[in-house]
Amino acid sequence: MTSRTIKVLLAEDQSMVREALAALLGLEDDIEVVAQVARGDEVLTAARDHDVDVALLDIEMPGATGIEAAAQVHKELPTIKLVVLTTFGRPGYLRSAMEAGADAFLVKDAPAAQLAEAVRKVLAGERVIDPTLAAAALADGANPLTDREREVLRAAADGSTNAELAAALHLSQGTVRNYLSTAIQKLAVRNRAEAVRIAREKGWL
Amino acid sequence: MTSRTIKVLLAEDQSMVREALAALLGLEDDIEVVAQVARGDEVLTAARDHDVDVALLDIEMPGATGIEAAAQVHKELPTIKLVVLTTFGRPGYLRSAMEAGADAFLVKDAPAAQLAEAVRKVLAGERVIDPTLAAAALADGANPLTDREREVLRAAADGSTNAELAAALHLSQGTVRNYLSTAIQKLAVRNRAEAVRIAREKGWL
DNA sequence: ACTGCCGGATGACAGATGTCATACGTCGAC
DNA sequence: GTCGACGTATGACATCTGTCATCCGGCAGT
Repeated sequence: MTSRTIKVLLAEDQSMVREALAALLGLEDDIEVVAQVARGDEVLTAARDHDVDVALLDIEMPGATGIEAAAQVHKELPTIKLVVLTTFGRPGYLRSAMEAGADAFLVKDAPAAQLAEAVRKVLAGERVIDPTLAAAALADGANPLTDREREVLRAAADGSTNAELAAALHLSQGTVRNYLSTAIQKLAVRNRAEAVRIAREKGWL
Repeated sequence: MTSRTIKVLLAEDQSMVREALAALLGLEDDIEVVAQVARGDEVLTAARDHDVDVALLDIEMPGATGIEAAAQVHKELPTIKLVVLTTFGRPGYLRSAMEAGADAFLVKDAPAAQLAEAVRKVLAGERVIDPTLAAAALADGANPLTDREREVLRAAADGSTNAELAAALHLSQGTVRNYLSTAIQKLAVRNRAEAVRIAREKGWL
């Protein structure tokens, strides 16, 4: 397997970016993009159908996030190496990606050369992560929110009122307020809007 | 000028995406990327220094938005054709881009082939806009918010409290609430969080 | 000169939100 | 088998937010 080309699956929802990344990887002699998908929930089947060495997964995708897709592939096809790619350098994303079995974590504002580099490195068994981001992830610690707090906060993110949240989540209004209150305190902020913002920034939402 | 290659300036903050787009355009025989910048406020000088035919501008950039950059270039170097590229198909963005003198407006989830197409078309004097988005822009009408309302809403977007907004904008708390109240009514929503969300979606923020 | 809109402000009021104490059942850890 | 964490709920309370009426000065249009 020394001289075979590396077969890459590319998952990214924005066509223009996806095809541009494919063009970029296509410039490398030892890399071949054998499949492209635009949705997280198409990654697993594409991976099964195409004898893939490395899957390159964007996080923000419809259907399923790249992290969810990574977890699926890691479970079913553990020999496939996983590179997670994202616009947002959120510490919590890095943590979840690693827990999902990712071998590399790249942010899109890193130099393009790192992409092909990462593909080669993960195939050689190395792990590739941004040291700055790794430090931030460790400094932040784990997500302090419970499942329910996170759900409520996520639902509250669009500006829904307590009554709407209660109805949507089958909870009492008081309970909704309790969850939001504890989330607000855990994140050390003053209202739900700030809580949403901070949780998003950290990648905890 | 029939057979000369088209000289393109590429402005996009995410290195990986920028270089990938450059690779994509580089595959076209008649197109050459002669300059790349990562900030909106570097577009004008780069355009002056490089004898550019077409500038390809992402909207979301540090320093200045692609729309602001487009306006600057349109004013100083009106012969340069302007293609505005964005992740978000927000009707208000299209409107502002057109007002800034843009010749084409593309969203990043359009097929990659449209990029080179658009470059050629604008150079031929055509305008390129997504018809769906154009319809949405016309249906939405113009931004109904006044300058002040927009400023206050933008400042409120991070979850700041009325007191903080008042201090930051040198207004009384009551005035802040009045502006937010009128914004909320104009956008036909129920609270500031929804107002922020809707204004963002429309590209009015 | 008048009208209307904008920026700015006040005060009063109703309703939404955030806090706190308290309670109960379930479940996993020790 | 007890303890702690979690999910869920209630009631009371203080504060924040959103609405409304009303006011003022400036400035653009007619």
